[in-house]
Amino acid sequence: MAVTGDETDEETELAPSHMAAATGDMPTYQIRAPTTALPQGVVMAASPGSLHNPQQLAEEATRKRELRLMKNREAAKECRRRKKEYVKCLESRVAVLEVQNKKLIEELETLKDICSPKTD
DNA sequence: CCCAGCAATCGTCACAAGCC
DNA sequence: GGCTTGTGACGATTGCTGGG
Repeated sequence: MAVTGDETDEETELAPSHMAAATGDMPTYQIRAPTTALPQGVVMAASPGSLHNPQQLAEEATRKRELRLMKNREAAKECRRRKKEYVKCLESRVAVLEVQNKKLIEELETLKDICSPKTD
């Protein structure tokens, strides 16, 4: 298996584009980076017009496939990184809301105590 | 020490959606 | 319409852990 160990973190409020359809309340987390730079080792092919024999066509097909696999590999990594970030955001939001909820419940109990008629 | 079970991570494929 | 990109699904791999 190929070994890659480069994971980086960022702090952004993110929501998946089509996952959000389920809840409908989160902003999209799609932040498309401009894809101008090719990964290292990627060599641009000759223009299609310059391909003659089947050998060249096969090589071109292979090169295209490898390029696609490499891009998809990177896209998958990025996708997972964003999803992880999104889940982190949701979890911290849950934590905040739980604290908030607890405080409101306590406040409600206090108010109930104040407002309830004395029975003795 | 070995092994099974588990979670995390990865690469790939298939497909939908958007762009030109 | 073909191409590109994002992402869910799937299988493979790896590292960890508890039990025998």
